[in-house]
Amino acid sequence: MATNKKTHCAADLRARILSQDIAPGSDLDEASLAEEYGISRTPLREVLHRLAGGGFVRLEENRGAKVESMDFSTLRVFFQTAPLIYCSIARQAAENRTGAQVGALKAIQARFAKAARAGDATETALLNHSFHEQIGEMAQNPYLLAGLRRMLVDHTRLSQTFFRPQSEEDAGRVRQAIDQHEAMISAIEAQESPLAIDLTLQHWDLSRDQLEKYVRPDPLPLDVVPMKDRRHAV
Amino acid sequence: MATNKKTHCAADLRARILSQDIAPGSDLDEASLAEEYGISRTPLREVLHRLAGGGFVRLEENRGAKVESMDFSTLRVFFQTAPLIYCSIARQAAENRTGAQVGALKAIQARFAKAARAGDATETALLNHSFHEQIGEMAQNPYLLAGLRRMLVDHTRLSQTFFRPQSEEDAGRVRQAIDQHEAMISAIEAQESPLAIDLTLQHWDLSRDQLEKYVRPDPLPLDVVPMKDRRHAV
DNA sequence: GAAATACTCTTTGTATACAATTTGTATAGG
DNA sequence: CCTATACAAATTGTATACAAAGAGTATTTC
Repeated sequence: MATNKKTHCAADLRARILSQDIAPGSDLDEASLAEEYGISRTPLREVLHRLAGGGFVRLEENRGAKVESMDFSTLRVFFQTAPLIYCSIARQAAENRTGAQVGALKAIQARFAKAARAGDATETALLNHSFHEQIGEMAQNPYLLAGLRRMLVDHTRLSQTFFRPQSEEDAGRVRQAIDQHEAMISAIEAQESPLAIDLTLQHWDLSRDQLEKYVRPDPLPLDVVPMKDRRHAV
Repeated sequence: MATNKKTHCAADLRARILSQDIAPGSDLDEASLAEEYGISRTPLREVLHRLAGGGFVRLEENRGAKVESMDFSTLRVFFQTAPLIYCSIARQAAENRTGAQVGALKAIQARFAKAARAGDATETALLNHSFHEQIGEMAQNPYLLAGLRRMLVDHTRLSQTFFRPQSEEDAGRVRQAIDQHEAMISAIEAQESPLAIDLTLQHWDLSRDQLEKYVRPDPLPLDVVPMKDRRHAV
């Protein structure tokens, strides 16, 4: 159906932005995107407006849509605000969740764990996004949810490397994240909000440490060319 | 210009929703609105999508746009979340504000005070909205700002009666709100965040008391017909 | 008389053509 | 050689016509 193509377009663009397949700050050309998704420019523009509403892209008068950028000040505020929003959401999710919502959360977690164990980094990051967005919906707080959604856009984009472990140590951290999700589900299901907050903080600490490594990676080795090869240098 | 008409349309619809000139839950007809604002349906739909992104309206597939409703559960969450968001915003506004932003805030406050003293309730409520949104921008925190914006949509709609005082006592409260704004500006300008938070809480307490009266007004008098007329009743 | 179905009318969704704005480029002048 | 201006190309914004979906109404059938 026509609507199906539009929905697919919106979902796909969202996924491509979250996975940094389309880089922050990129220009989005209406004509080429419309052709790519097999729809005309009119519905494509409506998709772009929807994405703008969700904080994925920024629309500028007469100069099209750009993927929302992540500059240095954004990052600072991100680290500053994340604990407040995540914990407030966790508390209310534990207080207000319905049974059906817990079921949905478990379903997402199952797919998340499977993708993580299969090593599908992109899919894992997107399902991690869904997991936390679902907790956001369980809080039943539209005001905090709006902030959480903005936060998850940046968090998911930043966490790409987290789910693409380069060492056994990294892989261990991914497994730890899976376990923390399980614990969070239990706390929310049992409506133990203090525990849910505590687990959320632990989960954030794990994520934060990895994000900081991504933002401020180990410096390149100073001896670019190994010593033994140096005699060949000019 | 054509763009001007579109901008005016968006701003006017926003104002009409905030002032409850268009009631929560109302259906918005594309054709009639497009004609009313002298634009075609294409740009009007984009305006509706923008308003949807800001939490003003809700779009439903194949059944148009409705003004976001305010049910009972919304209200409960509103009172629960307002202090957290307002105070977090106030703190960061005091920490991060620029000089130009303080100037803009003072300009809004001048117009706000003038409208309030002139008794223009609708204009006062809209400028009160602008005042708090400006503080939100000064916090330079896009995550909290998204939540604040959602909150202000409901707050402004609820506070319509606050700025339409029915007694000298009510008028005094409006004057008190003006003074509190002035104090908040000073605290933010001086970057005294603890004071800004304290003043914000006081301002919220004033607003909350009035809102609660609006939500749960005094019950109608039990003796509907005055005693002396009762002998005429059936 | 009630229920189901088909039909019409209203409203929303999409495509395409056209207008307006911006951006890049070439040329003329200093 | 640099700058400014005019022109050309590309891209975004708008209007209109048409398609599709939903709601309401009338008619038919049991």
